[in-house]
Amino acid sequence: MVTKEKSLLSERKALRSAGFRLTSQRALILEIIGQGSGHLDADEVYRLARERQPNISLSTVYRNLQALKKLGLVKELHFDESHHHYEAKPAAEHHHLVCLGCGKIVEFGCQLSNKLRQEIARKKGFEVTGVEVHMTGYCSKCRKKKS
Amino acid sequence: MVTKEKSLLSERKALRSAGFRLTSQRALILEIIGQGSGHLDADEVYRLARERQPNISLSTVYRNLQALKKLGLVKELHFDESHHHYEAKPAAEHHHLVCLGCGKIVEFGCQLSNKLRQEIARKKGFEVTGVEVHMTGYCSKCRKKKS
DNA sequence: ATGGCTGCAAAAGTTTTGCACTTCT
DNA sequence: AGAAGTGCAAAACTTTTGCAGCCAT
Repeated sequence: MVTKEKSLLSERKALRSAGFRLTSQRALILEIIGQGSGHLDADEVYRLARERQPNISLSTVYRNLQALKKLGLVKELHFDESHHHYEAKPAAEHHHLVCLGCGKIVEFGCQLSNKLRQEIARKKGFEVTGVEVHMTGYCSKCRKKKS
Repeated sequence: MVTKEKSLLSERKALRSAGFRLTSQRALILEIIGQGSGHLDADEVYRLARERQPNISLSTVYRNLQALKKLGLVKELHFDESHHHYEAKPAAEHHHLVCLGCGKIVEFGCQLSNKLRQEIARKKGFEVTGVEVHMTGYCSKCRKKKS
């Protein structure tokens, strides 16, 4: 089975050096997460994957999301829902603002989060491995609708 | 059925003025969340509730957690797990730092989060209703174990 | 060749829902 | 009385796992 040879070179290297194999399914999932609109949940990844590889299984999607998460290539997000969302690990750290009206998700950078991370690490004696800032609210359109 | 008359006056008022009834089950759940060690998940609330009211149902726990959340008396937390946790809405806003080794949860205050909230609200045109900062890492004990 | 990976099916865990009955106001 | 809430059981949904065969290295 021939896999798209896109520019996933660095990801492939990361996979291999960690003893992971590069299967067509894994490459596909990585590509979907990478260029997807971001913030996909497992089922959305599954549906998109099936468009190109119709007999891929949902288990495989879950297993690979876990693997890629462990590898640090994918980030798992915990929004105000009963399932998880996933995005490609971004170059620049950013956080999320979710509109409770229309579900729109806006990303924002945050120079404060690193400062905060160091402060808390020192105060609490932790080695901090991750910071997630999650805001909820109403976007300008939804604010108008409400009033 | 007589309900414990503890000092839940303000909560009761909030309930009533929103058209909610104060049932013994609801009072019990509110009390458990209020004085519990914090960060309980639905099942833990259920188990604690059954110690005092053995035939309360899990559905009732879920329905009340949703109701109390809607009312703003209870906050739902989304840790790195496949289920939710709940805590009483605290007087002072605080956030959470979770140890990936032993699961310990440390709370921390954060004067920056209000500043950040205003900044993002202005930049993005949102009305921001909530901010959740969630850090993960390893506590001092678990750091020693690792090395 | 061999150990990781896959698909399938089944299980496990969490949360929601329909319904008849009860209880708060 | 009437509307909201409850318990029970079943359903819905998300995620994990066992296993036999497959495939990247």
